Amino acid sequence: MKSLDEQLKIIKRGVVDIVTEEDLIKKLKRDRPLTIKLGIDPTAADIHLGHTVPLNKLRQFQDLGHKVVLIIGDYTAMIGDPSGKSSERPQLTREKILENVTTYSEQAYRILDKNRLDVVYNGTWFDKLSFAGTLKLVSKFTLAQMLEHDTFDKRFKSGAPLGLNEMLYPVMQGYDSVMINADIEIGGTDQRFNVITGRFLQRESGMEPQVGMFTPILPGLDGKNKMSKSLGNYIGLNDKPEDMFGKVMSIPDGIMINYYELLTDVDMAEIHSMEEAVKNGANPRDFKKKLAFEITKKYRGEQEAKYGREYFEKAFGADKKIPYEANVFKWNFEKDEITIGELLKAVNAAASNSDARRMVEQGGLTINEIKTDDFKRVIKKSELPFTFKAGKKIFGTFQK
RNA sequence: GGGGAGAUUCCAGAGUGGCCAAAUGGGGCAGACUGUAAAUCUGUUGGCUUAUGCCUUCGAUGGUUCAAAUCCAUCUCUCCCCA
Repeated sequence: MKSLDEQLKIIKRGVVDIVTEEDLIKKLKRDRPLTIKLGIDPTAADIHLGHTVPLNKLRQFQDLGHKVVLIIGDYTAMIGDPSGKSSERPQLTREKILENVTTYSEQAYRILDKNRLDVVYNGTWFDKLSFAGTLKLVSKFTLAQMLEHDTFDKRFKSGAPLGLNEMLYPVMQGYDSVMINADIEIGGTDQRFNVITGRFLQRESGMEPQVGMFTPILPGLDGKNKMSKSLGNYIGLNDKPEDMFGKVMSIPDGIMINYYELLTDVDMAEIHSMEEAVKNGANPRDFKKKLAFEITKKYRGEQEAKYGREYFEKAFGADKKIPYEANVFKWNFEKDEITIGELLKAVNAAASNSDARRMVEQGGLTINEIKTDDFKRVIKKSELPFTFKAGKKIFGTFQK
């Protein structure tokens, strides 16, 4: 095992808060493998980079010789974590949840070391918890205590709905920690309340409380909101390499360093020197390219990352040569001529004819490199093959 | 159990009988400028092969009216106050 200082240096990278650092050091000093917990809500099947932040942290713990327990919250997912949510969330069926888990784990294993990993469903214990047991558990808490959770407090004060089941969420998550005797729980900063509830419950059960380690919430492509599927500002692990690369390139400069720290293994010293360089006038674009490459490589492999880079440079680089051939579409229409509306809908550039019309009339469409702003134009099958570009990002070629 | 307030387009939020497909802001999309960055500016933002046209939409259903997001009835949901 590495020395305490070495461990701390690795562990603390990208972590914004530790509750408490003294407790952490105390545990590490014992020089035996710790149990690190991460709870997963299998509410969405696909993982995006935002999810990888705590997963990366887990991996670091694994590499240091600690044991990771991934808790699949099949029960908690039936409620849905209310943290940061301004309204109630739809409840998922149990089947849907189990279905999500499969897809989820496939992706999570790209980050975690399967050999040092336990995966447990919290249904394992919640299935057995009787109503009497539940009452006993719940009786440890008061309403005032729950209202310390900012999300609850805000909802309560603003008059938004606040379900009793939602208030049970942190309690359940805390109970998970008791059941697996967690030493450390990893989570985003939005997990603070839930993790601290775990500490409380462990203490109540006569256990040594877990340490909470909080990773920042990763901003999405817009640079403002947290990365999430519902906001559409995410980079998915299953995104095509060219998309992954391109999406990274489109993040605001301001969050680039952030991404480096949280999403790559690039040495902190190097990251800081890049930060310096940018301050002194270097073009952030070049560092962003490296970032895009690192990230794509991590999840898609080196070959794919190279492809993503090439694609990007062709499409948006200095001597722009849009790689129309990279996106090939077949003439799958039942007829020999189609309207522009049909074309744009077929390639997902427009949601409706009206939408398509707007785009065309505003000069967003190019066919065979020629701007086409006549919405009434008809495209004949005999014109194949032809290239098109709709807006900045959607382009391709139609072939027979 | 009693009393009160409210539900509007992706979101926030105006609108209280016709001028309402519905102000304004945000977000989205397109264009200019660029580094697929930021900032800024312009246009656009329910659907329909653009139409001084039609259709769908202001929680749901039914009604009044030449005309309803707006009035009435019932219902559903939410919040507040009292118990």
